[in-house]
Order: sequence, then C-alpha cells, then structure tokens
Amino acid sequence: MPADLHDTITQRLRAVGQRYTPGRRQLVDRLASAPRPVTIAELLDGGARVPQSSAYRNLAVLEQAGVVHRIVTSDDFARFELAEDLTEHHHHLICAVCGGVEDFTAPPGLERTLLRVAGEVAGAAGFTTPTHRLDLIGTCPSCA
Amino acid sequence: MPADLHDTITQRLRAVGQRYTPGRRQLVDRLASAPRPVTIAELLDGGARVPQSSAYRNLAVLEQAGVVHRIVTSDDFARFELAEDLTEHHHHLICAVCGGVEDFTAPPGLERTLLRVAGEVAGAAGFTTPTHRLDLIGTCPSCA
DNA sequence: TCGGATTATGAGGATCATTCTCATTTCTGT
DNA sequence: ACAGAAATGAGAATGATCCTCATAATCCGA
Repeated sequence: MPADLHDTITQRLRAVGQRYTPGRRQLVDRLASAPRPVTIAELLDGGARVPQSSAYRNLAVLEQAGVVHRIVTSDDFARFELAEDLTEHHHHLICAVCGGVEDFTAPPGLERTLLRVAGEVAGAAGFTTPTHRLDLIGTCPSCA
Repeated sequence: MPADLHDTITQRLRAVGQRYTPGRRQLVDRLASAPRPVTIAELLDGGARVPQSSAYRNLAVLEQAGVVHRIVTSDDFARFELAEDLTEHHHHLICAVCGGVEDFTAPPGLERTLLRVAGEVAGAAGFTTPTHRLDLIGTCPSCA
C-alpha cells in the first residue's frame, strides 16, 4: 500500500472530472484493508454506515476512473477490489459452489508467458490494450 | 463435434436424473453451432421459438449436468457455451467495453504450465478439482 | 398396448441486485 | 460569504433471472 495511494486516486478521479470525496475515500479504505474482493453487502454491513445508493454510484465512479475493479462470479453478488496497479498483480481462486474468491500470485515464469501470449492473441484479433485474468476454479474447503 | 455428442449428453443428464428432451436438444444444437458463447436474448430471438422460462430452466439443468457452461462478463447478460470437454479446451477474449466474447486457443506450452500451476496453487489453498480459466481483456475493434 | 405416476413445459408473476430520480447538502472558485 | 456545480441519500424503478402451477409429454409395469 503506497503512501501516495490517495494522491494517485485523486489524480485518476480528476482525470475523469470527479472529486475524491470522503465517502469515496471511505470505500477505498475498506477495499485497501480487505484481504479479498468485497461484496456490496459486506460493505454495507461492515460497521460504517454507507448508503446503498451512494455505494453503488461511487463504486461505479471509481471503476470508471480505473481505481477499483469489479469482479463477477456465478453468484448474484458483484465483488470489488482496488485496481491491480494500485496493489500488486494477482489472480483469483474462485469457488464454483459458493462463488467465494481468494487471491493468489502466479510464478514469474507463468506471468511472463501470459504477458507474451496475451499480446499475440489480442493483436491477432484486433483487440487493443490487452490485459489478462487467470482464474482457478474449484471447490473451496467449506463447500467440499 | 463428435458424432456421439448427443449420446454423451444423454448419459450426463441421466447421471443427474434428467431427460434429454427435444427442447434441451434444441438448445444444445444452438450452442454447438454458435462460434462464440450465446446470450439468452440471442437464443430467444434467433428464429426458433424457445419460451424464456424453459430456456432458463433447461440451461440450468444442462449446467448442472456438466453439459453447458455459463459465462458472466461485466454486462448484464449471461452467456452459454457447451462444456469444454464436449468441444475443445479454449479461452476467451473479452471486450471490456461491450462485454462481447470471442474464443481462442492457447499455445500448448502455456497450457501445460497453467495446468501445473493450477494444481499447485489450488492444492495449497485446499481447493479441490481445480480447473482454470484464462481471459484476455481488451477493447474489441468495434468498441475501439 | 393401456393407465397411472412422474417429469417437463410454458405463461405469467415474483424476486432482488442494481440503477435511476430528485430534493437536499456540500464543495469550488471568486 | 456567494453563486454555480457536483455529490449525497432515501426511495422508487428497472430488468435479468427464477419461481409457481396448471397442462402436456414421457416412462414403466402389467
């Protein structure tokens, strides 16, 4: 968590004509301190009073600014995390039963290969600014 | 597309106590002939009359039987494709703007590495029967 | 092959995460 | 401080998805 995290976020919000308000900062703090992607329900329940409509609206704004990333699994709840370039590159281990998500980091060799292949394949299909997402799907211990 | 595709599907449905009815077969045929994952809306619009509630129910049944796979992107529409072991192992190129999905196959070397890493990471986290999903995220030509 | 039990179908209604509306509050620049 | 613009929050509206239930199709034993 860089010391200038909030400065970086301020800049990104400015770039899309948005302010870094207290409510948005509160959301960012929650996401930064969570060890895994967080659902809206978790944000609303977890202590601090965050109005539902503001949470949705501000997460959408933060997503547009490239500050947060929305993750959709097979359950009905979207999950949010800080954008990778604000934390560190990682991937997800997803439970096919309950939709739960865990973080993990891949070995450097695999990442290198992924980066190269992503560029090649995306280029061939005419896609621009490619990034990649690697999910491992299985059954988590509590659903086994 | 194996000649015994429908036999295989019949067996998988039987295994979960379900029948391979004409309506379900129609859905499978649609998915088998599509070059990319298909949305419910595309299934409903595309010529043949498929009642909405039956489409949802039967796709859920086929998913439980391991015959079809549900793909969720950032837009509001779930997409469906035949399970990988009924077609061939492949991955997806997803447009971050419109949510559109294209298929692609990864080089064998990358697949080998992915398989190994998936087993290692999932095992360490206590996840069972791991599989992997590699998505390349970018902007498609029509959204660029 | 026939009848009865079981399962699938389809039309419409219900659900619920998400998004929108709008009156009020807060911020920014002067 | 002030005017204009943007953000907030409570509640209503939206819409993809799922459920209900009466009808129709299928299976199976005799």
